[in-house]
Amino acid sequence: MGKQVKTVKHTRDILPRDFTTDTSAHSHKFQYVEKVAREAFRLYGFQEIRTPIFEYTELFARGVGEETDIVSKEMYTWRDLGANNTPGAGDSLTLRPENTAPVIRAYIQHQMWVQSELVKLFYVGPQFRREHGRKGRFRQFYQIGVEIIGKSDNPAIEAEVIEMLQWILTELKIPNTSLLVNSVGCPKCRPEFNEMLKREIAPKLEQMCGDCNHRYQTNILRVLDCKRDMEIVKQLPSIQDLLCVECREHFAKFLAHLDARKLSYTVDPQLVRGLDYYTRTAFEIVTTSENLGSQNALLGGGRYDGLSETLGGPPTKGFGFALGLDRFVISLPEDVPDPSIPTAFIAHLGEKAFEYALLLAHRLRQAGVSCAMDFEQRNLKNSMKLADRSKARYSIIIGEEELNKGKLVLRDMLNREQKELTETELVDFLKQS
RNA sequence: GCGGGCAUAGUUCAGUCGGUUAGAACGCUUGACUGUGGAUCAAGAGGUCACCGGUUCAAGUCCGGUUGCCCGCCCCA
Repeated sequence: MGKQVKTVKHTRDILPRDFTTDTSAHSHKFQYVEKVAREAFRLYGFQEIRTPIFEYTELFARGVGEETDIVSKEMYTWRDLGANNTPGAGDSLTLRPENTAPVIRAYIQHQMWVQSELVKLFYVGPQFRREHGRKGRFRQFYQIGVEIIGKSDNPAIEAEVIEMLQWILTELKIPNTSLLVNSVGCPKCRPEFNEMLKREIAPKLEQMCGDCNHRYQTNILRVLDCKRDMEIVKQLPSIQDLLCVECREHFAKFLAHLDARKLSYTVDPQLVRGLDYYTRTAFEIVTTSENLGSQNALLGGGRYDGLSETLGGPPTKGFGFALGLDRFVISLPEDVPDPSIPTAFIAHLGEKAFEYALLLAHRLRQAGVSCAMDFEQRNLKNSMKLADRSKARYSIIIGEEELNKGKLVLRDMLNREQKELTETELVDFLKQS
């Protein structure tokens, strides 16, 4: 083999189980999480939106914030062809690094508020950030998310979303998770808090890390989740103590709604969100299992009441979350359903049986029964080996004997019981199973 | 972007002090068993020892560089 072209650095293939031992890259697990999530969205009344994977760069610059790391150094951005197909002379475009801004853009562009006071949308798809390598981080990664956009900022909306997430976690049997909640204030009280932070931090700045010094200038709130200066951060005032009356009430109601649903949580005053658009309620669900290392946040979200205005839309309330599919899959138990496992495997012996098997496969599939077979002439032993490996519950044996008798042998691979059936009986039986 | 580690079969890894034709396990193909899977045994296929250069009579092994991957920091989901 010559020099091979491989996946781009920090990207990967999500593969069928047979082709990799890396269980966190098995495509059926991604499928399963998506299936469960879609079922949750059906129960809770969300509709799907699919936005383009690239947008005008301006959308993210305005929506996510110029000073965030995502926008300042992690976006895949290029110039479109300009007039006369001139390279580099066109608009600045960007592969989406997150999906909230595009959804709000769509909300505004299609004036969704006209049709509905409260729009509940979900999305599933790849996002792109120029990551630099660490466990569970990929330049193309997958997110499932939800946005509730409209007139209401009722905290019951927030609690309901978290209830739904709990349903998903339970359904997926993801153990050892905990819910962290906080309020990051609003445009009314956060500036005050930021000022207070600045005053408190200023004298300590010299003892703090370079990043914190940078954040001091650009996004002071983020100093709170610095992992290096934890000792200093602990001494800082809590945003919980400085919320305005409205924010305080909102947060109290949110917690009451959680209590009413018997959802347990931890208030973490250090929890802030990395993106500029968040206001009031912020939350994360983290795993306490070891296998994610420091990538312990399975999902995060919060309220973003000002985002629509920032993007040129009407005053609108918004709340949502995004979950990292790649991380979810790591936390998944091993035995998730794999739809690629066929119901039956057809073992055929001899040329005539092969011809028959092809038609039988066709008729089984027409009847909605998944089946597999191979196209080589093998002895029965090797065919059964393939049947075994396919993990099919049943195998169907066709040879000269069966063709002469007009009956097929159906073998239950679990208890090794066999019976002879006509084709009609066999198809009916497999249809029911 | 910064720091550390690693790179040998499809996979996980041995490979001593630099020394003949590079090994094991698992997996794969086939057979023992002519029509019955998971067990056992046997045989077989499968390698540019990441790449480029250097040292040497001799390099998978030592040195330098490159690339890739992993782990941490940062950031985020």
